Amino acid sequence: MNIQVDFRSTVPIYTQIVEQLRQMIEKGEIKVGDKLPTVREMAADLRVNFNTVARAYRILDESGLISTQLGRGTYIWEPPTEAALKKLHEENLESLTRDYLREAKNLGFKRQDIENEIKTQLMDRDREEPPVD
Amino acid sequence: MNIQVDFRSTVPIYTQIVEQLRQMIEKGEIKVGDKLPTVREMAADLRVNFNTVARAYRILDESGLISTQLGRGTYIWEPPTEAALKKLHEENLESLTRDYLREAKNLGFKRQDIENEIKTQLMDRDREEPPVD
DNA sequence: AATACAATAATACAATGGTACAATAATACA
DNA sequence: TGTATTATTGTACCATTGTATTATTGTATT
Repeated sequence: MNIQVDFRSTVPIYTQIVEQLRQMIEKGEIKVGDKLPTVREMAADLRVNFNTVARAYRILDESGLISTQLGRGTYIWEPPTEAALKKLHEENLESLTRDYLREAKNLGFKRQDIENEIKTQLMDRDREEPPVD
Repeated sequence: MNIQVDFRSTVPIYTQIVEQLRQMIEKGEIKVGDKLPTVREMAADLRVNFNTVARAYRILDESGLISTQLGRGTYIWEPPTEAALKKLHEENLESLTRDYLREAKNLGFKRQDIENEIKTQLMDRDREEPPVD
């Protein structure tokens, strides 16, 4: 279940778990029917309280990606529909971006700083990989 | 945790705490993995506000000596290596952005996707904290 | 005296942990 | 097979922890 948490990050642990599971699902590393570790198992693995894992599971449950069942465990739910996959994909970018902005803000950078840096680096990237159009 | 503060000193209390903790770490009186008192515990000890202790902890955190973790506590961390210190200092907007863009690209997102998402989230943030102009 | 600024305090808040609990599964035994 | 018992699982609630924001205090400068 190779999940890594960074205790020093400003990104909450439960968010780190959610994001990594989302990506694993999108990449197909975990499939429909698979059983996830119990909240206590994963918590022991990551050295966190099991409530923290439970919170991550609940968030994924609420978005319909997994199914947590009292007394039974947690499972990957139905094969994500095309629409669900698309949404999952979008959510991955959303949370990645949110984390990025969070860190940047934490370092004291302002909106304009960020916009400029993004523009600059995206231009650099275009040299290697020009826009398709 | 024998820390002494001199309220009459012109040296700010948070600085006194930082300096004494630095020395204790250097002398090996507290070791990697050790848990420091909570900000409230030490504050009660020293008869100061816990924000003052929190400020000291934050400074030590930023210099890589300890790790303060919301909801978990504060721990002595690995003495930062040369490389770690370098990374700590280069943890600027440029490298943060580079990491972010690499991840996004790795997840299959295109330039335009990223620009849009950044714009969207920065706009969301503006509702709370409007641009200065 | 007035003002500005840094240090400290007060308060509200979000993340994580601790504990008790209810639902389900697993096991033992008749 | 059926049922009682125990273990395991996620849930709910609240305490604890550090963080963020704002107000207050003290001190220096003019």
